[in-house]
Amino acid sequence: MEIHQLQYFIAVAETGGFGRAAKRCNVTQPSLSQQIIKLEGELGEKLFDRLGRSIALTEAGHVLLPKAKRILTEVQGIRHDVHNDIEEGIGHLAIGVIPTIAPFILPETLIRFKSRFPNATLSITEALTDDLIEKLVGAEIDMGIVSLPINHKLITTETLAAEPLLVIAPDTMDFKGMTSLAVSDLNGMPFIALDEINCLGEQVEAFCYKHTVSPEIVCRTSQLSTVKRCVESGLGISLIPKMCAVTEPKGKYGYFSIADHAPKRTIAAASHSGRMQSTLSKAFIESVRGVCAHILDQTVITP
Amino acid sequence: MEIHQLQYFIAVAETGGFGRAAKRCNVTQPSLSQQIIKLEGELGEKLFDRLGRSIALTEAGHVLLPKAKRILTEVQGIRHDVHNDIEEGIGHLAIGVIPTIAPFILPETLIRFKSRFPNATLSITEALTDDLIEKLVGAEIDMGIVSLPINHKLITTETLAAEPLLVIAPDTMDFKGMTSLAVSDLNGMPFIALDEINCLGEQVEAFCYKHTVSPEIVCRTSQLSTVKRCVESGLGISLIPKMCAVTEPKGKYGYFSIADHAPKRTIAAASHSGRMQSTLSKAFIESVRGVCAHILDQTVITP
DNA sequence: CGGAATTATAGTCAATGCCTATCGATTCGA
DNA sequence: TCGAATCGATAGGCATTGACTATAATTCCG
Repeated sequence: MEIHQLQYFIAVAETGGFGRAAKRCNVTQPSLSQQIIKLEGELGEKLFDRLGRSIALTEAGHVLLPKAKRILTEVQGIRHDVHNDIEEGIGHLAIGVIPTIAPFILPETLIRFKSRFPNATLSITEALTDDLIEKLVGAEIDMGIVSLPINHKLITTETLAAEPLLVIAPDTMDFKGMTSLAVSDLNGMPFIALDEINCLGEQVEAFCYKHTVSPEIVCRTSQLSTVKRCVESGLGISLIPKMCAVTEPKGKYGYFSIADHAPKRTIAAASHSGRMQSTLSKAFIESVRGVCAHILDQTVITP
Repeated sequence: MEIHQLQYFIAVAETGGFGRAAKRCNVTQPSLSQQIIKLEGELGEKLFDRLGRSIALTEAGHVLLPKAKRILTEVQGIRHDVHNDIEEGIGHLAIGVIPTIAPFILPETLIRFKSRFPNATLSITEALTDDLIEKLVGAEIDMGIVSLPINHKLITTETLAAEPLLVIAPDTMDFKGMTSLAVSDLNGMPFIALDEINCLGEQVEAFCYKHTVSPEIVCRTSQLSTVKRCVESGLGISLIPKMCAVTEPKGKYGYFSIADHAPKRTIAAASHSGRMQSTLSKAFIESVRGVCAHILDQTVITP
């Protein structure tokens, strides 16, 4: 059974004749006749009673007609639907975000995205960079919000923001009154380190190594919020991303930038290089970019 | 867009690979690849991201998949539906019945038919024989319940019952006590005639002519029920079909059969000889046959 | 009965779907 | 890191089939 056969059948039923139907379908009458005969053969039922001058639907024809029309309508609709649904943002998007970004940008990003694409569904995965890369490669998620660098031949990245890392120090320490520090000021300071399974942990480590400063690590935690609690209780200082400083209520600590070699991380969208970015993907990226810009525009440096 | 292309598309989406899909569809992988490429070209969108080992649906693919599945399901269902719907009596039947039969058999027939085919819809037309023939030829109705003979090259008939015509005479007349009459008894009797536009009117006329009896026509009416009223009021006698005698409450008149040359009419189903009889048609015919047999089995002759 | 209209049949042709063979790319294990 | 394996794309030949022209057969109408 082929689509054009159903088309011919409907034309015959509606025009009441093979010849007229053939004209409507832009084929010759014998071609159309053959296809109708073929369709009848396949269904095992005659579809029309060929009366002399006109034709009449048989019982089987009466059954087939509405079904055939329905199918044709749906087939006709597919071409448009494929484009329209995409334009109208109907679809699903699976996103992954690393833990040192997720809590700070997701709330605002989801609000923006949902208001722009109310018909889209989202699923969010929070996982470490390596996990996200694996899921990206396996097409389990469509996009990851990560921190550069990402080195994987199948992954392409698009930079979304450059984010400063700020020194966070308890009020009890004597940075008070300073607005910026030098890298060397970190030397020997008690330091709350983020676990190295987080890329941010690695990056801070690398930063210190590069600038040959050796803070004294007094604690390792796995979450940024824990880092903050530790700092707040006076255990030591740390380096945290600016978005973490901005989006949480201020406690008993101050933020300071490093003047001479400002540390930063680069936030990027990572995706499978072999996969097309969907409209929703691109829109989500722009949402994140906007949220990052908005958040990072704020100032939190202790006066 | 062709049905087999949608089939291939679904197979690829579900098996996660062109090769596996080809195996499932019993074609070679290149054939399937080409059809997918063709479908993508027609839709103007790629449907799959070809990653090295596996494939992933694109946005367009995600949109298409449920629609394609739906269409395939419907197409698959057509073959069965065409047969099942017929067997299950889903459909429509347009029936025509002549006025001298309709009121006596329709109520019971409709009850029987509807209980057997609750999902069928019926439309009933009551019209004179010539009208019915015209409608049959024009395929406006599927079947007519008429009285023979029917002479039209495009119409075939199937006899359903032979029905006696009975003499109906008012109680005030002196047939009382007789159970059967001779044809000659009609001679000169006051007679209520049915209008000749009804075939029954013609038939009665023909009967009288054939047996050279000449009742005196005192009245012409267009309906059998009027004939009865006239007889009841003592205007004269008449000849009416047995079913008319059976199915209405008895009044102030008696029924008598003619012994020597019993008049009768033949009830038949008429249909277009070029059209297949639908299951519903055949079933309706059997219903009528049963109802006729049941009605004509009763006895109404005045004792 | 003849002419117009309608469908079916016959024969040819071209399009197209399918096949085999092969290539190119990627993945995975040794 | 290199070969074997897997997978999709490409190329070319073949066969199916849908479409066309011409024509026959039938019906309908004047």
